[in-house]
Amino acid sequence: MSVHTENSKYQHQRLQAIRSAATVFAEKGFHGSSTRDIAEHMGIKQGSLYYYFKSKEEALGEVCLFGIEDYVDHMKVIAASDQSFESKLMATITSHLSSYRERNEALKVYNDERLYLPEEKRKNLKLLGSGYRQLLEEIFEEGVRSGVLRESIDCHFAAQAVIGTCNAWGDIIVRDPDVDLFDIIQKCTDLLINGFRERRTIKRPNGQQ
Amino acid sequence: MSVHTENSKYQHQRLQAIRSAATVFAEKGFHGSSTRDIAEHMGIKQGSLYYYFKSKEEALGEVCLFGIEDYVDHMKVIAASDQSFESKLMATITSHLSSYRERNEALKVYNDERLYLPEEKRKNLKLLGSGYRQLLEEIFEEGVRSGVLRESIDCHFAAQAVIGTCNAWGDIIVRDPDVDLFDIIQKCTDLLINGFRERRTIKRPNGQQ
DNA sequence: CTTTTATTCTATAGTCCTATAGAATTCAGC
DNA sequence: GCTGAATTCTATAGGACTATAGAATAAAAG
Repeated sequence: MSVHTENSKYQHQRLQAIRSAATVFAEKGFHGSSTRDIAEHMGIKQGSLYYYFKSKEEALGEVCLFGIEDYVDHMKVIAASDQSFESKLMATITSHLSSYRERNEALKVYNDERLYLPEEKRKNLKLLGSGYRQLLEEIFEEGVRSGVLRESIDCHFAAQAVIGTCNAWGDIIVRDPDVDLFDIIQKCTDLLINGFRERRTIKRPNGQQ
Repeated sequence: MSVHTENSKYQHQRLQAIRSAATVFAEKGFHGSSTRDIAEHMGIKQGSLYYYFKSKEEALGEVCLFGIEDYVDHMKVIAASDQSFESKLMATITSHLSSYRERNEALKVYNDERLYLPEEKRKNLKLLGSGYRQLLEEIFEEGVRSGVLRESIDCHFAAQAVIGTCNAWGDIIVRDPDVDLFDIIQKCTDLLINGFRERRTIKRPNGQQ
């Protein structure tokens, strides 16, 4: 029985294993990937993987967790800040889409494969995920209260729509590394706030509100 | 070698097999489903499936095709009609989301599992899919020309956004049969056209344009 | 250098899966 | 009811995959 202190080789290698699993799962799906694939990607033999994971399923759990923990944390910071609604929305979208660029495969795996986890683990992840949605929903509610958003909007729908839109673009971003992230962020924010319709804007010399 | 005329039992059973495959694939993914699962769902034995499919992969191909052919056709009708931009957009969203309700699993399978098809078949499906996007893009271009939409919008982005949003909701719709479809359709259309922002609308007594 | 501990490897048991071959059964037309 | 065709079944070859056990190597400690 090892001790596995903070910065042991074990911890480092385990992280490598998680990243390899993320890459392989993202490409072939959980059931489509073999433990041999993962080990090969990491440069060790199939059997050796089990030094780091009790099972293939545990690997999936770790990948999913790795995929969202940071971006949920980031959302907490955004929600707690005192920026305007617009800034918060943009920050959310930026954070969400950037996650796809950086942690890349893991977040995609969380979205697409978490349903293959056993009830228990899925529930824990769901808590994180719906915490995220909850915070976003509150940002919208605040936006309505402050008068920036229409009274009539359904904040639950709105939060879901933002998340859905980001995930849809995330898929595209993960597949195509040449997409201009900043451009997508701008356009998504603009779409969600302003929609596509042409209209005369009322110029208010003194930006009231 | 059988002849398999139009309405033979063979055709009927083959369709059942496709539907069963769709259901099972949608739930467990392509690699997560066994041919035994599919056969069981259909009420026959595992080996008998191969009377209707050359391989499991062929089954996936048929499911994917089944999943989109109708809704691509429907898009052609919408694009060719002479309704207003708003109506066309709403019709598109309605058609897209309704597909998820009706053909249910097959469209989801197309979205999530088609990448496991061999190059060749995937290319054919891609043609259909990007035909869909193309038509939608043209609807947006027309909307810009007619002045309903802002000059500044990127029609490629817009079409992608609509499809992405619909697919995101599609996932929710497939999982939860209690969602109010009509409500989602309304809200999606409203979001895409108007965005979330509050604003003074300029009432024009004579609806110019 | 020797002993202990950590990491990786080899080999394999046991399970499940796809696809096929050929037997059994059902069906349609006469 | 008989006959050939269509449909389904049983049985299985052959391959792949997960997880484990125990050997081999590398690293650390003394």
